[in-house]
Amino acid sequence: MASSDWPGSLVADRAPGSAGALIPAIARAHRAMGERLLQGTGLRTGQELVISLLGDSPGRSQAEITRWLGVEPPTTAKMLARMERAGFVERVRSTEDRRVMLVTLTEKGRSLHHRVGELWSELNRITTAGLSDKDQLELERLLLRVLENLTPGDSPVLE
Amino acid sequence: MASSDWPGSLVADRAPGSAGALIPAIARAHRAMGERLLQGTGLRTGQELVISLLGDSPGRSQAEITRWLGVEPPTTAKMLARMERAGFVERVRSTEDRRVMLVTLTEKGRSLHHRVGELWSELNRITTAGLSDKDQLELERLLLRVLENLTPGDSPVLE
DNA sequence: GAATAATAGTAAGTCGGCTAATGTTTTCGT
DNA sequence: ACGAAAACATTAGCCGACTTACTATTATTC
Repeated sequence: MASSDWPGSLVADRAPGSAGALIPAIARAHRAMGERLLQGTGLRTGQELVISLLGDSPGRSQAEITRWLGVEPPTTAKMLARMERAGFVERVRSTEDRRVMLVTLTEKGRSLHHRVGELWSELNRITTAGLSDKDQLELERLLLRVLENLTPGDSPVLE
Repeated sequence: MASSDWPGSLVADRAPGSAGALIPAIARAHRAMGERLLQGTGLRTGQELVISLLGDSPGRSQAEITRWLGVEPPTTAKMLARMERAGFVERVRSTEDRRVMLVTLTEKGRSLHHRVGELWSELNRITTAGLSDKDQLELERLLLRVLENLTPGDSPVLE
């Protein structure tokens, strides 16, 4: 009774094509699981991506980070401000182009790089647990298609 | 150049099992599309679910709505407070059990019920565009499994 | 070279979502 | 019956995300 009355209500009702109703639920669960795994690191969900990116290629501008995350500039600005306040990153104005803020990991941030990679793999493992390799590929294929469906205008003219 | 440098960065890197990286991206895109479709109604994403539920079965308590949405109580409380302020719902204290707040649609809210159903179908149509019926079922199956993977403890002991 | 456009970042305000803490009212167990 | 436990709702505060301004800088273009 407790396992199927939940977003099941949504799912059960509209028989075909109910995949859409699952998306917000999965997103919440995925975020919650990520948050759980990140406990102890001091990071919040989403920030681990910044650690990962800057760990691999330091000194990126906020604009680059923004594009890489696929979010809007204010989202990045706020997150980085918090991460700076928490001591994970440092931001310095570029001397070449005084509009840009170059972001680098602090020692504290750098020390989390490896752990973040592990946790990320762990999250992926949990997410796709019980799915065969074939299922995983199938899932990726379908999700990519869904993502394309939901981001019109993001695709350039050709290709 | 613009289509593959985006969460593609995440996807391309970690070859197998990268489905997890797609989830937040899809969730954002799905929400954005929903927001777009809801334009003109005055509703924000998530609120349409309340309209839909209360339209089908009026006079539910916030706790019921909370369980149905699958979120935490404060989320529901805040959302309903906004929806009440916007004139979509009304909340009255139950006389039978004075702890509960019974929520009903106002005329304004009720007038959106049908439209919300249409928009919801439309969103589902957009989301699964280009997928065969078989693919849609496959996607649902995989997503349900992922949801189960990500919500441990949500499942009772048996079944 | 000066006016204009494009780019980088910030500020303010809104919303969905969460946790933790609090207050009320029922319900339950002894 | 009475005190403890459970259930309903709210408040406060945080984070990620978005839109809509707005500032500062660099590029363009006439």
